[in-house]
Amino acid sequence: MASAETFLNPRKKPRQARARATVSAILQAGAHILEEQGLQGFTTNAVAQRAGVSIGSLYQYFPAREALLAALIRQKRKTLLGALQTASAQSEGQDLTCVLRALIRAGTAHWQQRPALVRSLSYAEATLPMEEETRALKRAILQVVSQALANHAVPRPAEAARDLSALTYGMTDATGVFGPTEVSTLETRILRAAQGYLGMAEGQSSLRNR
Amino acid sequence: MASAETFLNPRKKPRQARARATVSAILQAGAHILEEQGLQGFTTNAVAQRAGVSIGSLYQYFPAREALLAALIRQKRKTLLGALQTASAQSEGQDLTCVLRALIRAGTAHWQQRPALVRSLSYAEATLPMEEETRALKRAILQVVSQALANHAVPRPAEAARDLSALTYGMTDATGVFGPTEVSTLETRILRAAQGYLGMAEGQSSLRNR
DNA sequence: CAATAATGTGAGCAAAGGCTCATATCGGAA
DNA sequence: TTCCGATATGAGCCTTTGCTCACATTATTG
Repeated sequence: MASAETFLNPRKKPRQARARATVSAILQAGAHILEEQGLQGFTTNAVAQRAGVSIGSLYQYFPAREALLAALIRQKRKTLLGALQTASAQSEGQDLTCVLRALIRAGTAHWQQRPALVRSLSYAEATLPMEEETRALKRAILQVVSQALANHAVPRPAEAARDLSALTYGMTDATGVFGPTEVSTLETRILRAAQGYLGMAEGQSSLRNR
Repeated sequence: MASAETFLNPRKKPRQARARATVSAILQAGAHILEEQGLQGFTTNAVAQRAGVSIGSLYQYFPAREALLAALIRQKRKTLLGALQTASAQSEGQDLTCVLRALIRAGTAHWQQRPALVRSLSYAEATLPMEEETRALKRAILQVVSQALANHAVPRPAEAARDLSALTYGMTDATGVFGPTEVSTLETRILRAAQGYLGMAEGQSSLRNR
C-alpha cells in the first residue's frame, strides 16, 4: 500500500535554480503535450524532448511517467482550489446569486482555459492510484463550495456542492462533447440551472412556460 | 481524409454464424476489459485472449485497435439513442415533467449500468477521428431530446437539449468523479436542476429559501 | 583551486504491444 | 465426395516506450 503510492511522488526536490527551471520546463511540456495530443502522445521521451531536456533529467525528478501525471493533476487542482477560495472570499456577504456567479465563473474559467488538458487529466486521474494528498484537495474544493452554500442557509450543503460542481463540470465539458456552444452565455445558463436546482425564485429569466 | 477514416470501419462482415459469434465475443471482451482496466489495459492481444479467440481473428474483422474502439462507441451510442427514443415515445402527450423524468431516467440508466465503460469510451471518442456516422448519431440523440422539448413549447429547444444532456451527463458522471452519491436520489436531483434550468414552477420541492 | 555535491546527458536495454502472414481447419455448394 | 471460399490460428516481426546507468558538466564549499 505504501509502496504503491511512493512512485507517484517526486523523486527529489530541485535545490538549485537551474534544477527548478528544469522541473518547470518538464511540467510545462507535459501540459502542452497532454493538451495537444492527449494521453496517447504523452510519452516520457516526448515530454523530455519538448522540454528541451534529456530523458535522464526527467527521471531524476519523476520516478515514473505516472508521477509526472500526478504532479500535473495536483497543480491543476490547486489552481482551481485557489480560484474558488478567492471567489468565495470576494463575494462574502453578497447575496447567493452573486456567490454562485463567482463560483461558477471560477469553475468555467478553469475548464475553458485549457479544456483538452483538463479532460485528459480528469481521465488520467481515474486510472491512477491517487494518493491521499490529491483526494484531500478534492475534499477541500467541495468544502469551499459547501461552506459558501451553508452561509446562505442552503439545505444539505455538502450534497448541493457536489451536484452544483458536477453540473458545472458537465455543462462546461459539453462544450467539447456535444459541439461548441456560445461561450458567452455558458455562465448564465449554468447559473440558471444552479438557481433552479436550489429552488431559488428567478429574477429576470424569460424562460418560464406553462 | 477518406483514407484516414477507413481504418475505423470494420474490415469485413462475418457471413457464417461461427464468424458472428467470434465478432460478438470480441466486442464483449473489449467492453469488459475497457470496463475493468480502462484504455490502459485495452490491448488487442488482451482482448483476443479474453474473447477466447486468436489475435489473427480479431484483425480479420477490425483493421486496427481503433476500429474496435469505434465499434464499441457506435454500439453504446445506438443503445442510448434507442432508449431515448423509447422514453420519448412512451411519454408522448404527458406533461413536461413526465417527459423530462423519462429522458433523464434513460440517460442515467445508460451511464449507471457500466459507468467505467462509458467513461473510457467517452474519452477514447475524443481522441479518435470519428467518422461521420458517429457524429450523426450524436446529432440524432440531441434531435430526439430537442424534439421532445419543442413539443412542450420550450424556447431554444436545441440549446436546451444540449444543456440538459450535459447537465445529466455531468451529474451522473460525478457519481464517480466526486465520490459516490446516493444513486436513488440522483434522478430526482437531476430533474430538479432540469426544471430549474427550464424555469418551470416547482411542484413539491422543499428547497426554496430566502 | 581542489574537492565534493548537484545536475545534466543520451545510448541503449528490456518489455510491451500492434499487426502480418503462412498455414490449417471448416462449411456448404455442386 | 470434392472443392473453394470463409474462417481461425499463433509464432514472431518490428516499432514504440518506459526507464537505467555510466559518464560529463556545472555549482558550491572550504
